[in-house]
Amino acid sequence: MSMQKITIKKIAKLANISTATVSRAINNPELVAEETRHKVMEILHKYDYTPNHLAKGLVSGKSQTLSLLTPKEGNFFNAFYFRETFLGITVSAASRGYNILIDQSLTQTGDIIKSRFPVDGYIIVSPSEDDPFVKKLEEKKFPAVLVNRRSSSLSWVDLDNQAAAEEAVNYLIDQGHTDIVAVAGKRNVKNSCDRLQGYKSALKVNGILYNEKYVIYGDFSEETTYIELKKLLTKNENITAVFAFNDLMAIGAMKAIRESGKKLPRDISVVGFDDMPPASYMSPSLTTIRQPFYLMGYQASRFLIDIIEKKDQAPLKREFEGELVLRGSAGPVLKK
Amino acid sequence: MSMQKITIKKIAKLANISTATVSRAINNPELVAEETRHKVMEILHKYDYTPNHLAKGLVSGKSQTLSLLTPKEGNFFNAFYFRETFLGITVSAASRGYNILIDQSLTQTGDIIKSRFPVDGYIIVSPSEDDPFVKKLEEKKFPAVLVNRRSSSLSWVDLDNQAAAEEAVNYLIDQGHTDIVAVAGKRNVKNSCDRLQGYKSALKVNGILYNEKYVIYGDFSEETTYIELKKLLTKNENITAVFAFNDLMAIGAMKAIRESGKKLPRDISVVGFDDMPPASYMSPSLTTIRQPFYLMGYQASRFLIDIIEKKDQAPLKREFEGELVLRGSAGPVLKK
DNA sequence: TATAAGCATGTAAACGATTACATAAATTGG
DNA sequence: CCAATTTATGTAATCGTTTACATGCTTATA
Repeated sequence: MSMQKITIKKIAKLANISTATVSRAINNPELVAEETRHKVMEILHKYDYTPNHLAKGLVSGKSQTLSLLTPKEGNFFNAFYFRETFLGITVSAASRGYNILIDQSLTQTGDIIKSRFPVDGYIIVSPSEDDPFVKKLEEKKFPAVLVNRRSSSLSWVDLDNQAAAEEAVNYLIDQGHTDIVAVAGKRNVKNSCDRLQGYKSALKVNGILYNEKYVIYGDFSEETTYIELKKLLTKNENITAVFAFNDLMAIGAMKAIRESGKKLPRDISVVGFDDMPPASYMSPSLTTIRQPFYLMGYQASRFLIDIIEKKDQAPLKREFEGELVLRGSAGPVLKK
Repeated sequence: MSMQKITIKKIAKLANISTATVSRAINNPELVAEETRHKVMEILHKYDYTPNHLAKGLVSGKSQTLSLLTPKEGNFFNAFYFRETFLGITVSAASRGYNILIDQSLTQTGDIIKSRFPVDGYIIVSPSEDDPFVKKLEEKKFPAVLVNRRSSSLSWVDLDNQAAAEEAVNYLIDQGHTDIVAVAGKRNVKNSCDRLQGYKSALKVNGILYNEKYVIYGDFSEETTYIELKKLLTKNENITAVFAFNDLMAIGAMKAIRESGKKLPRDISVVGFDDMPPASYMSPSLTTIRQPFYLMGYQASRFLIDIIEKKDQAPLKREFEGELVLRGSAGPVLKK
């Protein structure tokens, strides 16, 4: 029935020694006589013994487990980038002997937690700016790493959004574009603000005047972008490029452009952000900024484990660079 | 420092009662006097007490945790459907108060496990036919549910692959197609065999002769499909439809068709399998079989928890139906 | 009024490991 | 050869809970 019947006590009885010696044979072999150790190991193997992590954790105060917290509203779980980030986190944790615990009851609502594993640390993906649980962790200085958000007192990994946006816009300018629409997200979202900052500074560096009318505040959705951009295009014939702050909005933009009777990318270029899986399969394929999701997840685990094992002092911080992936949706502006 | 300092013992001391009474106040309130219970609850709340799951698990023998095992070779983690399956599993588990543990060290290699949480059950996604760990679970009758594989002694959830394939091929036949290529996966893979069976039976029911030459054994990859189908198309001018056993191979097929100078779907129709995210964004968008990944994950958790809590006896089995999603890559055959 | 039943609480063992401390045997050194 | 040190092992407490059993008190029953 149970797979977890063989305890250290039984092993001890079988070997005619104390549990302490068995424990030592396993964890501190150098403290045990060659002969005894051999006998123990043999029995251990024969009975397929596996230590009980619960008991171990109880006495050591460490559970070798990291909690992965994700926003409830599906931003993360529903996001295409979930897989990559998640993979990075788990692979990195596994290589250091840590388990990942998914605790859906504990999300950014900050509810009082009913029952919880005493995990060694938290990885929190895309928490909101005022997440109460993050605040709690900041106060208590409990081991934690934020992904996709920053904090002065907690560790984090995040993209350099401004630089990435700057790169995208620079590319468009290099291709001869000057009338570039920015499709931003919601006004108060940090990521979006940073990317807008990058957009602005690229324009400035290249001596192009910032035009407020060329900024659409979408809600990160395909639909809103489609509606808003379509309006904008009818009013402004000069527009030759669109930089959307995520790929979904880029898709909405492409739809609007097509329905306005323009050709992609001949008349209007589009650059997205994220490089989600469909990006390379669309037609034209989408030029976009790729985020190193896997690496960010991997690094997050590493940071957290380093902190837990005191190999490093919190807070650890790391900014990743986005990479502009050139595909078919953006090209040079046509001379008139 | 630690967020887990307040123990039941301290609460007991503060309330001037025994730990037993505190425990009862929490878990069996009806056994405790109104007044005492109130006092305890107050202190509990004031000190933000959260029970230690490790200790609880140790004494109860249950950890309220399910282990999610996934093939090491990235079949699962790298698969686009990971997100949905995973989401279903975790949401369902959370609603019943269970945690999900990701233990990357324990995969289908069947290695001896060094240290492991005594989880209450296992959800194993896409294990190979001869996975030794699955075999072990089958012998020990330990609570477990397989996803995307079947077993006579363990519970499972899986797609009715044959029926789904039959539906796809029936659709093509209804559109007038008779010369339909099947792009199968590797020969020994169960899923692939079942789908091929569905392909054959649809032909048979509709009185179309099965032609061995119309079956390509790919390796589930885009590239191989592209190469093999291109060869086949040059030899057989009659082919008007292709049914690929996954979307990736469908993409390879589309490429081959285009390069053979044919138009999609006018000259040749393509139907895929899986409905991966890019499917709806391609052009033409891909007609394909959608698998209810979310539901399958959800059901897997439910089964497992029912078994653990003895609400049901193993093995529980459930076959899900695929859904044919009509899009732009397949249409009626043109009359000559 | 004695006895049984019911209620509220306490005592202490148990879950499966680790580890400080104690002890006994073996080895070393002067 | 005896004291000091080292080595191997055992004893028992501990981690934070739960729970069987015991205890004492109140209330109902005959």
